[in-house]
Amino acid sequence: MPDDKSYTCQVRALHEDAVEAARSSSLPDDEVFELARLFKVLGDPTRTRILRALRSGELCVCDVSHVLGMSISSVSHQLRVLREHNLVKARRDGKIVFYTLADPHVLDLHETALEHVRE
Amino acid sequence: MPDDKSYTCQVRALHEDAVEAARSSSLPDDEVFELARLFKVLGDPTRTRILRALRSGELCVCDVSHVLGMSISSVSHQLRVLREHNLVKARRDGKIVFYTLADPHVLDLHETALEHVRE
DNA sequence: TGAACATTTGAGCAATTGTTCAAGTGTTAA
DNA sequence: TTAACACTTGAACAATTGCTCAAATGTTCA
Repeated sequence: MPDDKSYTCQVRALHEDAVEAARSSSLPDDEVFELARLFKVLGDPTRTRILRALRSGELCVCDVSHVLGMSISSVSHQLRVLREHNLVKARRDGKIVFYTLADPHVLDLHETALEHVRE
Repeated sequence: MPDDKSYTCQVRALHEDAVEAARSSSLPDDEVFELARLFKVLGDPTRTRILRALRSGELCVCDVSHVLGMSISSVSHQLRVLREHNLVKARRDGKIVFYTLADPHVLDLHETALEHVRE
């Protein structure tokens, strides 16, 4: 953040009160990052479809790959992302690994977002 | 999607019923993409902070740049992204462009997500 | 008209992302 | 032990992202 003239506006066109109001009601940095991080994970069509698929119950990696029509490998990669962000849980039964939603509550975000998307 | 052996699971380890259930309850493609697109826009810390800042009322680009401590240019770039996705509205008053939330309802997503983030 | 200034825009760049391919792991059963 | 197979992982790659810098717009006012 350079501090020269080009960086920001020059005169009193800046609205001190509004800036102060915005500043004082802002979220802590770590919450901003967590928030953005969660939305970022949700912001991919493949991961969206995986979460939707898991709504109806647990599926193995192979099942998910069939539902999505995508390779086992790419599904597994995305399941890992979802797992690392605690959106899904894995359970192994023999050779097969079953995935479930870690917290179905997260899909409330889908509902609210769908309302917005559908106008 | 190659159809050879390596692509997918081989035998009946696949759970037909579960796959069918997941398939039949899945969202239309366009809704999946709209959903992911919305979350993707929300999934950046800078944009998150801009939306939070606008909660307290309209701000000009320069105000936002001060609140965030970022360059006018990068703020303007991000405001454009938010504008293109109809999350904020711009109104020009002389030299100054004021931004507001296009639909404060979208911030319901922040509330729900914050609950999840805060455990 | 020309200077000042808030904002936008485009090019350029490093960093991140999502996929594929190939190799690796872990489990079962012959 | 070995083969089969569900799944994971790492490297490689193109595509996308968010920033900076510099130049361009649009508006006001002398």
